[in-house]
Amino acid sequence: MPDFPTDLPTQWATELNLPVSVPLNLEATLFCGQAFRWQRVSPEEREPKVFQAVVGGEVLELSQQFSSVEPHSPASELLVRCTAEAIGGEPLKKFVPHYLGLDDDVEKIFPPPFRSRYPDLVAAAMRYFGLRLMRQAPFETLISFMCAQGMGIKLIRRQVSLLARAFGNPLAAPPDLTIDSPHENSYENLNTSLSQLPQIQNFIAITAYKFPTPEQIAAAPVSVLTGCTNNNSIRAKNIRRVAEAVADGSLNLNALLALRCPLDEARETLMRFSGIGAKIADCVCLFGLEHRSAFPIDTHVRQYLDGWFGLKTKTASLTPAGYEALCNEAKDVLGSPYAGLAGQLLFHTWRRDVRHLKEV
DNA sequence: CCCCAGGCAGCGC
DNA sequence: GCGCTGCATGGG
Repeated sequence: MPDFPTDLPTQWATELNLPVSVPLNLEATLFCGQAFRWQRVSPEEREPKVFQAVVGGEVLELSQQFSSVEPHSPASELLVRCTAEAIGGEPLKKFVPHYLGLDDDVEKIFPPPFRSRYPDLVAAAMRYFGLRLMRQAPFETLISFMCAQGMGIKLIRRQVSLLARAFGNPLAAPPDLTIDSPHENSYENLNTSLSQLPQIQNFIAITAYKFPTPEQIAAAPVSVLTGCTNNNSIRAKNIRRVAEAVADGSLNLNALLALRCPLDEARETLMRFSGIGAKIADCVCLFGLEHRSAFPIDTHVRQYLDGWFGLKTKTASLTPAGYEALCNEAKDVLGSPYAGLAGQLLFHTWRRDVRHLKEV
């Protein structure tokens, strides 16, 4: 078991207690596969659990203190620490609840007809009640899910860490932890760092580097980028092309936010790029662009749609038309105003309690 | 050795 | 529109 430092980064600019009056399952929210840079930094079994990530270019730390013994009691308190006082111009008191998606009404995830039809399933999913849809940085979400095709979540996390390490700006490092070559993004050290990654990825790669800007990835040599993308050069080239488009303004992610743009238009825009299909576009829309009705279908979702609801597809492989059809059928069965959140909750339940996948 | 992982594009039919 | 294949690698 790794030796966890007690207080990782530098000085905190802000520490605050944030009362939370709605259900929140912080651990499930951070580790249900929608975010890849969050890390638990407290020792195993220690309560409260402490989590860190680089968010908005700053280190954000969250831990949840419950005000009652009930594990999912609506009343809880978040201990928030950050290396800045605000993120994206917003004070943390406003930013954190918005970032964690606490404004969604989780009581409405499963409407009464669904509850009465699938009582056992709903009961099982309630174990993760309070799982939320986060509002993550669009570009980071986009690149992260482009790394996701045919990979396990563990491998996705590694790719995202490598990208940050190779191309992102380093944050101020804690004095007792030495990072090899934190001063510059030294490409020539990447191969050695690959072998050291099992050791360093526990925290350094997660909390010591900002996620690269579009400009940084657009300027990256494809060969080095390939080293970060599981040695898949096609994926590296696709990622570079997308980063170039964001950097030169031809792809404006902010214009695709749910407030400004319907879901169909956002996913069509994303799917014009090589390397982005329906599933990845839906993930970006759901986790990075606030499209609450997006419903990504991956191999796990396909499995539970079949196993729990009997929704099968005629074809072995999920064709574009088959994807859209299955998507609509799933939304019909759920009948939920929060289809995306319902899907994510079921995704997590399937992986944890049916497939028994512990690793995130 | 096998198969599977938060898939997608390019091809032949 | 459908189905097969390449892409890469770690883990069960």
